Amino acid sequence: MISVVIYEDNPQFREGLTMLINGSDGFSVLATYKNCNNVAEEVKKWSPDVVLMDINMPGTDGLEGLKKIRAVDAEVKVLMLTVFDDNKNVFEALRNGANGYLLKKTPPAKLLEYIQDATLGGAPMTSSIATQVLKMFQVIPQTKNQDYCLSERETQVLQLLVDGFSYKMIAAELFIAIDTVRSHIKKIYEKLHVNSKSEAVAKAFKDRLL
Amino acid sequence: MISVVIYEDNPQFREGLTMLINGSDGFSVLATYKNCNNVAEEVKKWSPDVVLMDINMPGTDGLEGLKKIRAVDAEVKVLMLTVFDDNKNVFEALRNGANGYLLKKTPPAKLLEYIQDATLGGAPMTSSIATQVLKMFQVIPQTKNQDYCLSERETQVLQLLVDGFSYKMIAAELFIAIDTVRSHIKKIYEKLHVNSKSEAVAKAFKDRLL
DNA sequence: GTCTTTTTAACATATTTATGTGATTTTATT
DNA sequence: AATAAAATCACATAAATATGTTAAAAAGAC
Repeated sequence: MISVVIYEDNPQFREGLTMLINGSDGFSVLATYKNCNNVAEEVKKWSPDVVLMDINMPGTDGLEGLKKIRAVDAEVKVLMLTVFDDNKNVFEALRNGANGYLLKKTPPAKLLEYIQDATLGGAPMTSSIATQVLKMFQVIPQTKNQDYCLSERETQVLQLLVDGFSYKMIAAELFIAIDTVRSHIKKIYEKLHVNSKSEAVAKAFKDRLL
Repeated sequence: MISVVIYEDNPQFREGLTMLINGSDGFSVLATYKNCNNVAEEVKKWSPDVVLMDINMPGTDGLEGLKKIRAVDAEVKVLMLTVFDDNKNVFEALRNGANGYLLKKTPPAKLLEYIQDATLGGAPMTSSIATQVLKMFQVIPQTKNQDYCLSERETQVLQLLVDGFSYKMIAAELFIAIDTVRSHIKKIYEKLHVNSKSEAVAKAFKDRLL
């Protein structure tokens, strides 16, 4: 038996969900709430398998609710419900440990399937949400891995610069003379086309050199 | 009619897939290949709606194949097939514009559903893959947005430092005296708990201050 | 064995940066 | 009006950095 707690401010949708779930074999609604104001205690009290959490609610909204749940319980499966696939909310919800993200227009049969999926360790999401997630992947980590052909030693020195070491400290760290450090750094600047320490550091981050 | 081209080195699985898809109403296999060596020309030639692409193949593997496809065609839907949900491959495939990621053990009915889903703009993935994707979200972008309470001007100065400006250049840029720049930077260092320009720059990147 | 690159190092010097100590003016907040 | 925070500027000085020139081992490639 899969136990569910529902957070949803719209009474009709809340009732509809409850009837659907309670009317299905193997599913049971333990409680429903119209806001997340006391979500931490409520989830602790009922220990449901799955929480259905509306995103848009007056008072504490679904995202805040999710955070509060995760602060006290890392195990319970939380499925976010939303009308629109709002990019920012999707991202934030997934970042904060939501187990899935469903549009409210999901057909009832699918919804039950998704709930079950979540209890089995899956991460159900409607395909439009999944599409958004993929887009985030494509945008975020551009591997513009330009290669400046830094030698091993140069890479090492650059790493220390990034870590905030002064020339003197680098020399001590690598057991070489400070003038040697200068030599390396001069070469690094040439290769990176910069002429100051902070530019080199910035470039190391921007171009993910380390 | 949804047209499909298959890349799969295992003859049995290739045949099985072909029969399944050809035997289903509204689906048709245009061609099958056992490696990706000429994937660019082949995809151009057939212009399929969907490409089913095995990840592990001798010669050009599926990931390389995907890149080659995306180099010439941004529209065709590419679904990756794999035996295991290998974290690294999933990430790389999604980064390179895969439209979905399926385990080979996906039941036939689901597979057809997923193919259709892809043509409709969805991003089908088996739930175990989706779970991995969620985990990536939770790990990667820690918004450790510690707030160091930099003032507006300080933020501005820090930005210029990150952009490689010297004190003199900052003064010119902001129409203030170089001693004022010093003042601001001194304050910035206090707030960030650093004591050099490059440390400040590094911290700006690490903590996403700008 | 020669050539190239890398790593090492020294010396010199102009510029930049870091740090300290004040102080005045603006801008918000109460 | 009083207070606090932010922004402005000045003077001084030690330390660090950037730049140039030069050169000798060491390691790898051909």
